[in-house]
Amino acid sequence: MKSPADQLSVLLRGTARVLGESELLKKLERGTPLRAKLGVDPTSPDLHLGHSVVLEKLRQFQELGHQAVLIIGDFTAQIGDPTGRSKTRPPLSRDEILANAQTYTEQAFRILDRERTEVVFNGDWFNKMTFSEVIQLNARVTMQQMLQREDFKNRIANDQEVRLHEIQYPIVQGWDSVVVRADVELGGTDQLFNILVGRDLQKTEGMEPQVVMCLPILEGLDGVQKMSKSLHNYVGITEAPGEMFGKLMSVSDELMARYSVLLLGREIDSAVHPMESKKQLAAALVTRYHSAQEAAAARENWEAMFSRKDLDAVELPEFSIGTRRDLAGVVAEAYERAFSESKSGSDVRRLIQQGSVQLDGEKLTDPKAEPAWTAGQVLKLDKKRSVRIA
RNA sequence: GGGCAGAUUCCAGAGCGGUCAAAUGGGGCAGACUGUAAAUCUGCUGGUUAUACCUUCGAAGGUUCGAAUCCUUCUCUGCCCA
Repeated sequence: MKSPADQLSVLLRGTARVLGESELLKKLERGTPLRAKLGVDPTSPDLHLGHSVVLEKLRQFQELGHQAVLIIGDFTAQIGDPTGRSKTRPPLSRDEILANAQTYTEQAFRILDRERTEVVFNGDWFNKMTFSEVIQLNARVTMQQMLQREDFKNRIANDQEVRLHEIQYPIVQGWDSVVVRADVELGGTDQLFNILVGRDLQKTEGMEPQVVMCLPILEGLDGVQKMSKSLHNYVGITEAPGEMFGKLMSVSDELMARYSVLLLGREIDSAVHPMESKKQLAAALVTRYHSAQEAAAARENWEAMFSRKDLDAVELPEFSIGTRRDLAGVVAEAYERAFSESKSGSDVRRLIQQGSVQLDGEKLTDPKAEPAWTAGQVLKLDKKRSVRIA
């Protein structure tokens, strides 16, 4: 068992902001396992690298012998976290929430230690509250406190709506901390306000307030907005090795440096060529979520495809010509069947006319053409996707 | 409850009777260049059985040869007053 001071330095590593550092040390010195809370909104089922930053930190707590408390916000999801939103979130149905929660926890255990994780649903206590209890809860917080939130302030300044249920969100999340007797709450830096409300509520309940631990927000593949499923800029932790490798390779050099620090905890070596660094980053992450062998294979495949452009050596999805034999039809079906992407006829026409489609290296620009399809030909759909004709 | 403003294609935001599938910017996609990087340049960005047709401008009706644009009602939002 590490000394409290050593534990503290491990736990502080990589955090963006910690409020109550000395309190944390005191808690550690007591020697009893801490209860580290993480609240998750089961609004989308798949976990991605953005979630992994805070989950990895939670695992560090576990490795040091502490207890993780994972709160599934089945109740809060019905409200919708207003954080960072300029618009009200659409609420989710009960069934969607439960299904999401299921996959969410399964995926979270790829990172967390199941044995040291307590999973609770906050609907368990909120659904039992009476209206008068709700009112009393609300009485503990002032309007002014809630309106200090940056996003609410902005919306008000821009004459956009803020609904009352959204103002309840931080209170509800904060109450979770009281219920689970959290010693520390983890979250992204955007959760600072919400976590602080939990701290205040614990104080009003006469509890020792939780320590606030904020982790940096991971940018998505675009390098600008935060990684999120709805923005389609994410790398899911369950994605196939090839997908994961490829997505990471498409990232900008600046973002690569961020990812390396936030996900691997190490700086990029500036003596190494950026592309090589990026390959190493991609391989390290594929190794983390799959295996070293699969990482090596993903790298080899990627190099064959994009560096050597040796498509014969690459594993490509097989595609057998369906009923349509014209180029537009074949391309549309290839997207659909090999990549589960539906493209409209107009989209396909555009792609073809703009020179995106190649057959064995020959550009084809006539959507109506009917090439003599033969097995083994490589049909390139766009820069990143090709299929082999079966 | 009263007064005012507003709801436009992914987003922001023009349009205010025909020349509107709708300016411009952002985003996205594709091409060139490249390291599947950045930057830059170019094109595209509702749909289709595609030199035409169909469905779109909060909803439903109406006026008109013709409506995103005018009228009526409704729904929603913001601001001000109470």
